[in-house]
Amino acid sequence: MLIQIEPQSDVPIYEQVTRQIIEGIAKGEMKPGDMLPSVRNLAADLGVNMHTVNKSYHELEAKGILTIRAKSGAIIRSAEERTLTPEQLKQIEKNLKPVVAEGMVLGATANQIEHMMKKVFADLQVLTEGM
Amino acid sequence: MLIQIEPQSDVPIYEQVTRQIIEGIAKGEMKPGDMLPSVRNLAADLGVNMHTVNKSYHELEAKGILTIRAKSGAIIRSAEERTLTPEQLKQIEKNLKPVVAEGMVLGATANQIEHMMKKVFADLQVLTEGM
DNA sequence: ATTTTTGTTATACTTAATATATAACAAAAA
DNA sequence: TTTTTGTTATATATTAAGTATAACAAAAAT
Repeated sequence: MLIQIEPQSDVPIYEQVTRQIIEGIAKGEMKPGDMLPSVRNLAADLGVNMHTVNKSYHELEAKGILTIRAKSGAIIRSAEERTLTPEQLKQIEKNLKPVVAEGMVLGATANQIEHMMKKVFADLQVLTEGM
Repeated sequence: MLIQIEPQSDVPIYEQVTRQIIEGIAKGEMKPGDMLPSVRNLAADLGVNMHTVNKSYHELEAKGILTIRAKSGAIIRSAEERTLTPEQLKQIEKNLKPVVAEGMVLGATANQIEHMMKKVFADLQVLTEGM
């Protein structure tokens, strides 16, 4: 799985790492049970500090996506281990809201945003039959 | 229009102001042509510094949502004045992607995310007939 | 059993972002 | 003419982000 960092971005490095790992899992490039590279190895690959990657892994653990086994490594949790809580659903909705609102105010129609959603799903290789 | 600041939030105050103004416009609580309160007045209302509100207004101007007339005030641009550029569409898609990906990885189905989208639209009073 | 690798913890430092405080300026509006 | 407005400038404090380095103890590999 390829992770690319944009040093100039307004998105913090640890957040870029977090997002790209999530995308990698969504795309099936990484599967539940898979081990992530060690924080030292990934940091060396990306040319960033160990603690930056470590922060990302812990963010992913807080989101319930990883399990970090102390002094051993980080494993991607399976969908069975993950319980989509009502709180998480609310959080997703909370994240969705400002993006959609900005799109609407900028002049995008509901259908255009709908279309963008499907493009994102397609990029993540998610089946959208019958939607 | 009511704006409420959460001082404890991880979202910066100026960003909270920006988002809530965008939501207000999306909901129709503020219409194109309307003048926003002066940076000093809004800052006093919210109990924050003048420059914090000023930063938010300039962020909104950079997004193409406001026009700031020097030493006069800020006006909400009309949809006609706003041209939804391909760059803006790409930006919206770019904003949408991590939110959707996280939802998927957490175990939400495409239909669940679809449903959340409609809830957000409903909250913003957007017509979604025939979608 | 020993060596290597691992996440963890701690300390120190730098830079940038966020937010406030205060003041002055010049143009617009009242 | 006075008040209000965004603008600009300076200064300060706090927090976030990122790096650097080191040491520790447990896990894994040899």
